[in-house]
Amino acid sequence: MNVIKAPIEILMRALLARLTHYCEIGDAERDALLALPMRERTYEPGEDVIEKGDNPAEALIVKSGWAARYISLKDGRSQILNFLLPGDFFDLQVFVTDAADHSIAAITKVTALAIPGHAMLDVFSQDNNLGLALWWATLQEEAILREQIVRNGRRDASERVAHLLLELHRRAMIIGEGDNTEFRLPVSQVLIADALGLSFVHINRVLRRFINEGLIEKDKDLIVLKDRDALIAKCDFSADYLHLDAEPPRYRLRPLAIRPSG
Amino acid sequence: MNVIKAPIEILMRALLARLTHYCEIGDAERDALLALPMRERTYEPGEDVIEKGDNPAEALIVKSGWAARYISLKDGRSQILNFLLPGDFFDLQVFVTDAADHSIAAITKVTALAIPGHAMLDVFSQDNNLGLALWWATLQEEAILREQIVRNGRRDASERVAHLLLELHRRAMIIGEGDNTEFRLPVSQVLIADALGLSFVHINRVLRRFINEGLIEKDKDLIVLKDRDALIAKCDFSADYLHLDAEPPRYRLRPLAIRPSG
DNA sequence: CGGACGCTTGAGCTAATTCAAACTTAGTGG
DNA sequence: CCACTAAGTTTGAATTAGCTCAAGCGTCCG
Repeated sequence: MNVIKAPIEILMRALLARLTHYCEIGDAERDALLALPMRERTYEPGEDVIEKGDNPAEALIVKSGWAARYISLKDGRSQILNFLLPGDFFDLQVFVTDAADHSIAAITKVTALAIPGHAMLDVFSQDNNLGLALWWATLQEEAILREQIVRNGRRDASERVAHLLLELHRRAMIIGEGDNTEFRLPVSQVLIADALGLSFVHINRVLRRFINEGLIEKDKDLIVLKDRDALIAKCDFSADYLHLDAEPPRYRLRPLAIRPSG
Repeated sequence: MNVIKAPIEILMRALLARLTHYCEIGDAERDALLALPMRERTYEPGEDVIEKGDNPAEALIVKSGWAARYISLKDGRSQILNFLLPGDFFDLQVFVTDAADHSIAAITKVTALAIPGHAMLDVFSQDNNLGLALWWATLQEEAILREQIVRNGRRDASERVAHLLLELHRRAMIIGEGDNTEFRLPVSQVLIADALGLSFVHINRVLRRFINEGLIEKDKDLIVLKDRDALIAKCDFSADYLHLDAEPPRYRLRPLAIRPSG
């Protein structure tokens, strides 16, 4: 079918960069990853990529655009768990869990690379380094979820907004979108409210106050952090939980080669 | 040097039961697990098992007692991320992350089995089935964190209390503590408040109202769910996210035996 | 041009908070 | 065995952060 070639390299670089961050990736691992069958998928703004209950057969990696993991309650209330930016994995857990326990929606137009689950799992389970790297990526995602719990549980509205802006700014910078003081936030105030467990009216008031106080500037989806230090002080932000620093992995596995039988 | 023998079997049964839940565990896997060096550790109520910033060299598995993962803010506010019950893993992520980004405290007296990180990682990385099982356990934990985000973000106080009671009741039952209508909840109202992002005064009022309405009864740490259906209806509880049903894993890996070299 | 969507602001309301005090229980030591 | 303390629970009163409702905007797009 239309298995693509050219864009793979581009995205693969991001994937490799991310995995290399966690573990040693040698030529063998690289080749195995590059040999994975992939196809590109696109989603329109608002479209559900994964719906709760789905049983997708593919893992997805965001190539461009923003998406959101979310859970809806029966009465229409909904909570965003996490935003997904380019380079983030979409549902690795589909391999081991039978049905998705949450949904994922495209916020902007999203392009993603889809890798068949069995192929991906084969590669990762046959190579311990890749398996470990994948496990690490999962744990890192968990750390972001933990921080979301604290943010929404024990911080007031302006602390929450400041903290989220700083997180997203940092994550945008890492993937080369935005610079030291500004980034594009293609997320409506309704969605920010759903992420922070507040009403969109209140999000608006907080943002307006930040603007009036000279902390930020806003033009369309461009956010300028005019006084980043003040924002950081306001919510005691620390980027530690994003685990972005290139630290050597704690344990290195010996390379796979010959394994004793039995 | 006081490597223990007798209690291992007891706890190992819980560990095996949990892992078997996710993947096929054969004799080889079982033997590898049983051969792990372990020692028992105990912690007093209120004692920190892991402090943020620690760099522990051991993985821990709760044998008895309750503990809590939590994060504290500078000004003293603190948020409980998740409760840990017997059979739960303590910090698997220590293997791949350098410093713990959150703390764990014993709520009751806790006994745990400690397994050196390198030994555990060796076993799990040498056996793909165990590795997959461990990964699955991690993903399951993530699902509980996600539900915690929704609970605290988009539910009101009584929904939160009802939902948490139902979750903990279910988790207690799974490990053989408590029955269909009652369980022991050795957790003060202050801690419930820290888990649900509310004030302890308000937790008290909600619980009192539940008692007055005949939904629950309380005697010391014994909670009786007198009208479980009403509680479930109140918060639209579904235990799906706990992923407790013994479903077959989505993908089975071929057993490890001889592996081609190079 | 009209309609959909998102942003903004005001007014009134309420769920949950803070502060304060009393009370209950378990544990400790004389 | 009782006094004393510490920790947890309970309740009331006053306060407030954030909500809902409602209306008016601007902007984009077919």
